[in-house]
Amino acid sequence: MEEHRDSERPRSRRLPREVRERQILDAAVEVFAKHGFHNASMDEIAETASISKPMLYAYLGAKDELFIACVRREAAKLVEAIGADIGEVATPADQLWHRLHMFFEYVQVNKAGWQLLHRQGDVPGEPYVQELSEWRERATDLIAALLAEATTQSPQPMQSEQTEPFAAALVGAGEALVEWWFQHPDFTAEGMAMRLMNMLWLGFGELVEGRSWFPTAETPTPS
Amino acid sequence: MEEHRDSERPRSRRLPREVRERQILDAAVEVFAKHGFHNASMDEIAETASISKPMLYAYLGAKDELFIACVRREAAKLVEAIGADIGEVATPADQLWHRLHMFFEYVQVNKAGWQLLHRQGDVPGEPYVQELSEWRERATDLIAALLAEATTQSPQPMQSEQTEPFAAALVGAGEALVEWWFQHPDFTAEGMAMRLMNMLWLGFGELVEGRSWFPTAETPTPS
Amino acid sequence: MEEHRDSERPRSRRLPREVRERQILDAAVEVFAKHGFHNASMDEIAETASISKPMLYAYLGAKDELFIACVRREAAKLVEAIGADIGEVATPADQLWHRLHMFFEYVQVNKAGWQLLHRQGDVPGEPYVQELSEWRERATDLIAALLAEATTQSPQPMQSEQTEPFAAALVGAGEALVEWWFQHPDFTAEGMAMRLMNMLWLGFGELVEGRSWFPTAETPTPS
Amino acid sequence: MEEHRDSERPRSRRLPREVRERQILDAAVEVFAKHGFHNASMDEIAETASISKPMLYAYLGAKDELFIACVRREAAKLVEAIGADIGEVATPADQLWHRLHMFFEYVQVNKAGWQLLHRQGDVPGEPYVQELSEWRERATDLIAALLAEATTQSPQPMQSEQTEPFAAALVGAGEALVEWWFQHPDFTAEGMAMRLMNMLWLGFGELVEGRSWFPTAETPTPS
DNA sequence: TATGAATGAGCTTTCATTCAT
DNA sequence: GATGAATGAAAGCTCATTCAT
Repeated sequence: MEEHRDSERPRSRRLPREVRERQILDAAVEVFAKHGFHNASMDEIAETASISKPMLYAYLGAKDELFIACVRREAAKLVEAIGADIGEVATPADQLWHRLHMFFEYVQVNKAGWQLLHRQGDVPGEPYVQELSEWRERATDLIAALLAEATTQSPQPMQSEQTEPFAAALVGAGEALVEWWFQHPDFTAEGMAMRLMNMLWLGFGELVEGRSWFPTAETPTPS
Repeated sequence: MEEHRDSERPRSRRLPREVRERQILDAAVEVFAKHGFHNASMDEIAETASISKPMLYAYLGAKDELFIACVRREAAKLVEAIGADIGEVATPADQLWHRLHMFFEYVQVNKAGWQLLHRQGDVPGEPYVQELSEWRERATDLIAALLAEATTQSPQPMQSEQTEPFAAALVGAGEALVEWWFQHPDFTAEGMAMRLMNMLWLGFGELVEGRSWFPTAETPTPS
Repeated sequence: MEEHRDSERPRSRRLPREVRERQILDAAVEVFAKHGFHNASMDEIAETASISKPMLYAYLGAKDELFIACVRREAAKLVEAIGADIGEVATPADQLWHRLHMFFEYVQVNKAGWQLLHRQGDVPGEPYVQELSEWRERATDLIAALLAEATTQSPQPMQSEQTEPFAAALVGAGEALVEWWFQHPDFTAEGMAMRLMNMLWLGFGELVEGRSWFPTAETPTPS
Repeated sequence: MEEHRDSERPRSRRLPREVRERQILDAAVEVFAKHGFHNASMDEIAETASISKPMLYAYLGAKDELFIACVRREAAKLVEAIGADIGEVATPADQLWHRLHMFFEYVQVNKAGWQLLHRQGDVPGEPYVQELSEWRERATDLIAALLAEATTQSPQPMQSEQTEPFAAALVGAGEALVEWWFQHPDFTAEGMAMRLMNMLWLGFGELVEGRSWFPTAETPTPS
């Protein structure tokens, strides 16, 4: 309640290292997400974290490293969210559906983190590109594996050379769809996942015919 | 450092405004594409354009404006490429196929321009955000219209609220696929377009069954 | 006359590169000599040079490089001063005497430059140590060569292993004597050189006896 | 980083003040000698002393004061070493010889302390300048007195105005010779002292003739 | 007493931008 | 029209120093 008045902000001094670190990361994620890597200033991050700049540097290093730490944390969250163990699930399609659903739910809850991961420029030379491309890669692999599994029973099982670009495209589609979602926030995470699943599984050819895809079971809540 | 080469840099003075402007834009696109908006320096652009900085500013204004001019030009090229008149085409699917094909061909020929459009950070506050989102919007609209048209004959015609997110996702998928392409450059533009068309039209459900989509006619070359 | 009033200092803008560079070096030498490398601030140097900091960096690079440039220039002056061609001189002793004389005269005229070279801390790790040790080395070599020449006629000619430490010690003695001189400025350069030459050539054993060394000819003025 | 070793760093708490102070000074001398006043950080000193920074400040004050304390201690050691009572010695020359010998032995044993005294930048404005110049002054006085004594029997006894600069030069020569010694560590302290004594007492004029100076007695070990 | 945690203040460096010629 | 030369303004980073426990 008093935190808002700058003059008397107690700044809760003397926090244990771990707490401060999380506090700083939270602030950094927020600021980086809002302004992007380049326009974010260490000053603003320090201020947002209610900490002085020397502490900022002492805890998480220079701007590059701080940003990378943010990406790493948020990427871990994301990958964990979509890769969570969901137990026995009937079909690969259902697997995929669940994971898409979990993805959109993750985004809904972790908006800042998502923007951090999604909205940075992707230019070689940036110190963080490596780290940024890694989460996409991991997400892609995860999906590619699912797709591969889905075709094992098929007459013509797909090789990774086929599933990989498909997975990459799906990731791209998901990212784009999230952006669209942000501008049409009335939809639920489930609705968005359904949309994407339909495109993906049925294809437009079938959608045109009025068919739709439906899950065969309820989405389990990841423990 | 370069003082020695002064003699061989004619700098072709006194060019007509139009030529100079194109010269500058070419250089700017190249540099912006290579380093991204933030890491690109006006110095490097001026040098690449073989022009002095004051001229750079005189012709195309400040960094923001210059970047926007670049985006505008490249976006126009792109939209023109995928929106080109392709005459009478049998089906909406073929229409889409043609346009995808033209898209990948555009990217192949216009790599720098494409990277300029695709690789910038997408953070509110950046002066160019508006301009950047516009080309995506135009591409999306174009595709959404196609999709809508494809369903007019269907029992349940789609409204824009349905086609639009689909189109947005498709654009995202296309962008991601291009990135994948850059890392697997052995494929042809046609091959990539085919890939995307298959995902899009058949969906994974059918692909799994071993079915594929094929165009019903040759791709016309846009004049 | 008006230079003193900061407000209306014209700052003589638009100087050709060469002039500016000298202007900057002059200022830098002055400031570095006054405060030492570490306590000198780029701000003060810029201000002393009547130039903005960006120009300072554009012309002579970062602080390290600037300092090294100063050292290099002043060291060159010094070495040139004591190594100048002095034509045919009767004996090695006279040679040495002339050079000592020229050394003290150099210091007198180039006080700031001398302090720059002499007063910096000599700690490994400093970026400039290399450069600083070089001038001492060159001076030492020059003197060692002289000493060696002086003994060629002697029954036991000296090897560099003997002349070198002697020369090093002489350089150290000279430096220390200059410091003493600064605190007793009434003496002339010639007087100081005479002092040093006496110590060096006669040694204390003879001085005690009341003997003195005298040059056999006038000091020529180096062209 | 070091958190893991906490168990094995006893830090011997609750030491008597005197012991702690010596512990700190030892560390400080080491660090200051290695990096110089400016590049030495209080952090490193505290760490080297196995003490926390607040304690560091509590015991020996701010960086300036700490450095001065170091200089004072090491200067005292040095002056004591070269000024030690050596009983009845035949001649002033022998006196000097003994003291030079003791000086080089001191340096050999006290390398860090010596570097602390010798290698700092000598710029007015540094807080420690006063203290640094003092030891030189004391050493100079000590030597000047010796020289004066040596000439009391001479036909023309020297006044301090003559011996003082000579002594200053000798100190400078000694310092320079020590640096040379560090780069040629094969020589003994006695050998170095001999070298310097020869230069000093005989002078180059006589050395050229192949003469050398020798002590008339063994160096006594200062108690 | 002893310290982990904290900061004010300052430094170097680098842009985008514009005079003055 | 064209440019070498110039700068305001701000960013990242680090240090000596001190609370609060």
